[in-house]
Amino acid sequence: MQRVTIAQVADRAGVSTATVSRVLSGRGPVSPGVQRKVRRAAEELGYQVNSIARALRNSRTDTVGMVVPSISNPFFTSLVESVEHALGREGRELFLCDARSDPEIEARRLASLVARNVDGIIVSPSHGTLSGPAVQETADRLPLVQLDRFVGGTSTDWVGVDDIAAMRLVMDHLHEGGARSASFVGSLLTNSSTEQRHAGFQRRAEELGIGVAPEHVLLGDYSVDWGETAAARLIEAGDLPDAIVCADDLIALGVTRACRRYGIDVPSRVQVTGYDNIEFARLGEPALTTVDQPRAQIAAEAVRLLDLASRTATAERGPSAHIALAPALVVRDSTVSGGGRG
Amino acid sequence: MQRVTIAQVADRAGVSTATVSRVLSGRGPVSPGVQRKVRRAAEELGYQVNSIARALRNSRTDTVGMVVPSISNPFFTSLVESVEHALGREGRELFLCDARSDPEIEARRLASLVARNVDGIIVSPSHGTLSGPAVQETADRLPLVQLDRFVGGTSTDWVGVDDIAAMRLVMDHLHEGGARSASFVGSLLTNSSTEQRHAGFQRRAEELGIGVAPEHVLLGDYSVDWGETAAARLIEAGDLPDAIVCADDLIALGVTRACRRYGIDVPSRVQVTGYDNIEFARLGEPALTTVDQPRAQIAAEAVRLLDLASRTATAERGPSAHIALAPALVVRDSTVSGGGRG
DNA sequence: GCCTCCCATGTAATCGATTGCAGTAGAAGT
DNA sequence: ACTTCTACTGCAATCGATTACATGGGAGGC
Repeated sequence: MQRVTIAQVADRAGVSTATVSRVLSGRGPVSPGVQRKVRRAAEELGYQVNSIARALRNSRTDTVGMVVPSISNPFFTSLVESVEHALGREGRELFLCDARSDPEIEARRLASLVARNVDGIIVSPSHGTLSGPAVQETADRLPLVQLDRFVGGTSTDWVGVDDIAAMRLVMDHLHEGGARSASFVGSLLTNSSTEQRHAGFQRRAEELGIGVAPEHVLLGDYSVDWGETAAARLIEAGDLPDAIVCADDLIALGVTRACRRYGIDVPSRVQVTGYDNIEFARLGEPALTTVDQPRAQIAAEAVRLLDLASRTATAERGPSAHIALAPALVVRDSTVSGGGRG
Repeated sequence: MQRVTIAQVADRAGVSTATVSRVLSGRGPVSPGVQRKVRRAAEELGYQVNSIARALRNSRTDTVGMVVPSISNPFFTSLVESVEHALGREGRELFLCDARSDPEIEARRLASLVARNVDGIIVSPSHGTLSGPAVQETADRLPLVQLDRFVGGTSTDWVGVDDIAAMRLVMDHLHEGGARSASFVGSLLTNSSTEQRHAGFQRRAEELGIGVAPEHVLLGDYSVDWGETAAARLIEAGDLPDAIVCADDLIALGVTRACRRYGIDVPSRVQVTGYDNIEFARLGEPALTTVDQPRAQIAAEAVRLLDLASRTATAERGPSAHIALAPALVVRDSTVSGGGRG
């Protein structure tokens, strides 16, 4: 049950540990005969490198840490999948952490990742301001890229989509579908996603002359339950707007569910939009019109930035990259398309 | 940017590295004055342990590895959440790996976890037979618990629910609701979950006199798409049974979606059941009747078994534990309850 | 036949934290 | 005052892999 070490392989092959290392890592000149002997010995003993020892020596772990607000949110799990895919087959592993939308837990996770010597960190900060110190402190110690969300007061690389542009697409589409008044349902404005989306919503609504009553901006959290609650509130208040714009798909699913419960037809009575295009968005009743984020591309960029940063000393780095990719509108059945009934 | 080491702290505090280590780990007697000096020095330098070095020395990483077939399946992500929770606040971290339902990728992940010296592994094997060698080999090297699914030809601990009992609950409920014929939609019989659930289904159907035509057993994979395809096939064939029993909720969601598309009413024309009770099960139209697995308990047992195994030498261990917890039926709107219309 | 040069291999230092053993000083006992 | 603890503290080995440097031997050149 003892783990096999390089020394045992060396013994068996009748060579030194240095030679074994050279053979197994493919570095350094070793005669073919010795190579064969070493490989045989390693094979027979079932040798596997101890990557802890290797990591200590090389100060590289071939490990990337990722911290997301919640892995039960399908959007984030799909991002995780994309990142894993982007890391490729080069033997790099992903250390996944769930911050439970709590900046304190998040800070602990980040510290733990630093202690574990990950080569880089990809984080989607839970909170728009409270996540700041921990993220910045971590970024000072090793390569870090913020994904999707970002936190104020930090200067790190960031990759995500242009939320403002996305909201322009959404609002234009709703307007075309005849919406003249709208409501916004999001989480509290404590993270950049909701913040940006809300800002984009307000701006374009104004430009298009779509009315937004102050009491029609409802902020809770990213969950189906909150969407349901918020929609019920709107419906029971009696002045349902023409459209309900949601900050993510979970909320939108809750909204359409409430509408179904109250017998409010979507989209003829009220149009509803989501954001993220999670798998379940198309399964809703009706299927959700939503904003699709180019996850694969986002993930690829994030990994690229991380690699870039690893190659450069922390101190030597120039200004941080801020990459906003273009989102796409996915039109389904929860909005009025084409003719525009209104 | 250099990481602060224990030696630097020792220098600054004017003591030896041994003393610093003793202070910081709280082991060994150190005079109060020195303690204060060391703590101050560590604080000022922003010292953080290098857990790689610590792991090498202690051959413990305070890390648990977890391998699941797919993290985009909400059931597995909720299991992951439960395990993370069960690991508690003791500074233990979870190394999460997605096997993409591919035994080969799974084997690579397991090997990588072993190389990374995790203290234990929790795995839900992707394949009922092909996953065997890798799982067994890994279990020979370190503590391993199989979760939910298990693989034949291995002797490791396992925790999950009693699928046979669960299916008994499902079938009894459907029978009470008037079902006299039923269909089973699952994944290929290449993993224990489907296998067991199918077996339980067949057995109880027979006992209750519920008819199951051979062509009404449809096997594909765990996805909404497959559920939709399978249901469409049943509907178009023209002899829809009284009930469709699905091996998981994703499939069931696909089935109800197809029914909606074809104008088949659930549950009056056909009853539908899922399995797992994922969050979206209650959001379906209609909300799904399904089997709830006691995840928190499953996770807690798994962690307990792992801890137990760590305390015992691999060779010294007795027979492996096989813990089947009791599942519960969650009745919602996709089945006929109470009176039993028929 | 002798001297270079280079290829193959070994020796030992290194990464950073932990810990068994040894040594020291001060207190307590007689 | 001398012994005997004991409470601290330091030295150095250790975990396993990597690698700079040292070494040895054979090939080729003169």
